Amino acid sequence: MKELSKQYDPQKTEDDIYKMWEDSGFFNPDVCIEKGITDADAETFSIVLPPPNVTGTLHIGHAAMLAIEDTIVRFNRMQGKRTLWIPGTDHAAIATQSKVEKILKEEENKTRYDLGRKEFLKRVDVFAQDSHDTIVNQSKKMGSSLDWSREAFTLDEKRSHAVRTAFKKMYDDNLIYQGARIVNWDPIGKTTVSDDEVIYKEEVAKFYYLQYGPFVIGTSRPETKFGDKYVVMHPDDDRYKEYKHEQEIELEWINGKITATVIKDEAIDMDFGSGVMTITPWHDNTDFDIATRHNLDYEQIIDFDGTLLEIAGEFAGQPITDARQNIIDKLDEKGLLVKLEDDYVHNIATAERTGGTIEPQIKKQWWIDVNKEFEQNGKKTTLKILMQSAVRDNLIDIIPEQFEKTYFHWIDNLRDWCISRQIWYGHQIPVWYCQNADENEKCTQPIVSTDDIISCPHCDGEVKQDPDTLDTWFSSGLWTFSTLGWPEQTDDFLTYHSTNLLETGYDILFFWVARMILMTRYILDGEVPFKTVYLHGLVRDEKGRKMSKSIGNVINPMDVNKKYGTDAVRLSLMIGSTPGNDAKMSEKKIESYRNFSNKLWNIGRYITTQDIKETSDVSINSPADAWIMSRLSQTISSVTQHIENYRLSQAGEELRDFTWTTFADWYVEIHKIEKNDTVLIHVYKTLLKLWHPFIPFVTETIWQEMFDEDQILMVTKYPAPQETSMKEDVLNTFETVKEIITHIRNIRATYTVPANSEINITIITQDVKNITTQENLIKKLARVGKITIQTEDTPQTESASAIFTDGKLYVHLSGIIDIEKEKKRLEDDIAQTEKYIKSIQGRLNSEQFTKKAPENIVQQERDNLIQAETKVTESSQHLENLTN
RNA sequence: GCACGCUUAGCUCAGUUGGUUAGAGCACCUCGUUUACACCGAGGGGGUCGUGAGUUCGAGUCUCUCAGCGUGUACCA
Repeated sequence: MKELSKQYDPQKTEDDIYKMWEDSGFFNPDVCIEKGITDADAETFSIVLPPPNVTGTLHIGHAAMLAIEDTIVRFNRMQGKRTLWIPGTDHAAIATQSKVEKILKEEENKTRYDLGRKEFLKRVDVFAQDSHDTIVNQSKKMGSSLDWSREAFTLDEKRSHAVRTAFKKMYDDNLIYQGARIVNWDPIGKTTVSDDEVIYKEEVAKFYYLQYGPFVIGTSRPETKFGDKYVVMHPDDDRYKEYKHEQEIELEWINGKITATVIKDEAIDMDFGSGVMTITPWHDNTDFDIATRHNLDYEQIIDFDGTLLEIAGEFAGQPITDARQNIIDKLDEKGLLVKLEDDYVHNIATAERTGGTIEPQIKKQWWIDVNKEFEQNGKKTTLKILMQSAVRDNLIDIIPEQFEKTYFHWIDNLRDWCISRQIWYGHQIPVWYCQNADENEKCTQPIVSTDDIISCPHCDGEVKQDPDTLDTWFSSGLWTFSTLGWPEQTDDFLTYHSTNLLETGYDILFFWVARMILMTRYILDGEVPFKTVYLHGLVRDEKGRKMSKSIGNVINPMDVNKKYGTDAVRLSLMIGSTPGNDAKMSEKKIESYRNFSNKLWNIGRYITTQDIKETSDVSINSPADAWIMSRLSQTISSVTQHIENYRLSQAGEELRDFTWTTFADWYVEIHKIEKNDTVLIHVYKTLLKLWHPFIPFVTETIWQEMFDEDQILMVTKYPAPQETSMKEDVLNTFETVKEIITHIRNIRATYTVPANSEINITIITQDVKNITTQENLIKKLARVGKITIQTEDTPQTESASAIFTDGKLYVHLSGIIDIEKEKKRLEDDIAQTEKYIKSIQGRLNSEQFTKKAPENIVQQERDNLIQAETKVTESSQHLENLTN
């Protein structure tokens, strides 16, 4: 066995280790089968990487995602499953485009219009490629065992084909339609955004009460009021009984006299303001609905660039912010301003990406109809129903469960999905319009096609493609199967779909997860994209704030990887955080896991300095051996179960506990006396395998440097629990001896005042056979040279001894005990135990308990009682001995 | 407003279907520093599990109330 170097230096080895894995080809399940690592007919485990946006670099949240997924993937691969983890990146249409636009503005003071569509897209491609390369490199640094040979991009050729195929299928089924409706218009990005891309921010604004003929209306947006010629009130509102539905009223308004029409509608809240409002159907959803119900006129007031249109008369061309005050000034002059409140708190809608204030507008867009009935597998259904039933019928489990409720709540309020965007970067909508539509009736229909259309199929005339692009989530929605080659029925697609798991942040449950379910169930005839959704939380700073550049609290994963090692970072992101909950991250936490990697390394170092021969045999010679083997077996089965149920934190914690406090602190110490090399090596090798999914670098490094194995650790078989043949009472003996040792050490460490008294510690054991071994052990571990243990054959020394009689082990200590402190400890201990005894007795005396509680619980309590009583008796005996 | 969470040791959090005297890491205190490891070892203190009630033989765990915090979502002119 080769000796390990003094310290583990992750920076020196990580890149080489990753390269070795990559060169081995084992990230690719086909290679695993070819090389006999995996059986061809093995169960599959497939998962897609949520493709990071090509907008720059990875952040700590990505690092967490990669760590969690890699751990699960490595675990499954080692379990012998045919395991596939597909990498990729997302073109992230609007996010990427606005990033490039920003750079363009800063560096060249140009807009995308200055460059033109073609040239601009070239720039975006260069930027995206650059980001992509960074992201791939960073993913490798994290140790991700992704199958790079299958890498995909949401905007590459294959995915484009999938997108067009999906679009055409939906269009042909009338699930995609074109319609003029209210959209969320972002005047900065000059595009529509979906409901989910709108962020509401609280704002304090002015609220105006205006005289509108005989009514007083309230508004916070006077600039929209020009076109208001309908005044609406609740049909049951007695205050306005005298006014009839569709009654016309002449009144003085901003730019002179107008004729207003009274409308009665139940959407009006009688208690809000004056209970009367005027409506602006072009720029408000509720108003639009009212107008649609009563078949009223619409008129656009605000232009798409955020300035007022001709209808505003003298205010035309002014931006909203200026116009608002000017209009109020004029209304005030005319005596129409009744009252002004300046502490009106409301939410304003802003665009997620650009920060622009959303202006609702009516615009012709492409929509996906979520409520339209269609037939699937002989049953009538809708997209909404497909989304609901996937989770309701347990085709998909969401972890943690509470998000299932959130999911249903979202679907209940779901409206049609606006999928067209007025931006350039993305999948251009696969629809062409014939330029001769006016002349030829046949040519008025849009042409939807999966291939580019060069000329009109009816008249051979010129065609133009719809200039809009698709919402980025349209292509992401196809991700689980577009990455596997769909619409072609490839081997990959047939083998690996549905995928087993989707692991992603809860913040994109609606954006992405829900859309994937919608798309997959529709396109693949009810099939689900994945069987389990695991939602992780956000990674926050140590104070619980979001990490942001402006606060300066960003932890860059690459920096800390370099400083503490990738494994430490991975562990700190996985242990101590549970699905769905945000995790706080700090360098201190990473540091503590760096210490752990070092511990694992040093156990190996101890082994390599011991002149041990490598062997695969395991011989159990002592209770200590049996004990560690049995504890190992317990740990394996528990850890395996935890990982299978995606409780990674729990699994990691138990492994750490076993490694540190059981194996390193006890068994390795014991080995210094007993020298059973076979068990030591077996446990250590097993631990390396158990740890490998979590901390692949340090484990593989140790494996490579220490041992002379044929197989790399990454593809070794995951350990299975093993029954030990040792009897339970032998194991108990060891636990007992362990307790004695702890107790002796405790006394020595805690009590320092010299006294010439003796103390007896009585421990009950059932097995005396291995006492000689334990004698040395206690001696060594107590690290008190003077202590010896006396059995029937060994003589007593002058300062300390232990004696076995009547199945009891008496340990005598002398010379180092503070009697007063020891007395107090015993007294406290007795008092506490007596209290405990009382509570058990109370329970056992109650008939309800003995009758209704299960038998094993009752028996357990009886045992507890006996144990506690024994403890009191013995402690009292010690106390008496001390007092005399 | 509606929905969903969270509240357990000084801090960060575990606690699977209700069942021994509620756990870990960090921090703190004491002692130790020994050829695997000071990126160390041994030990200790510290919690009426947010409040109040209920169900139960038994509640950190289930139900309800209230309070504080957070997230999502809707919105009113």
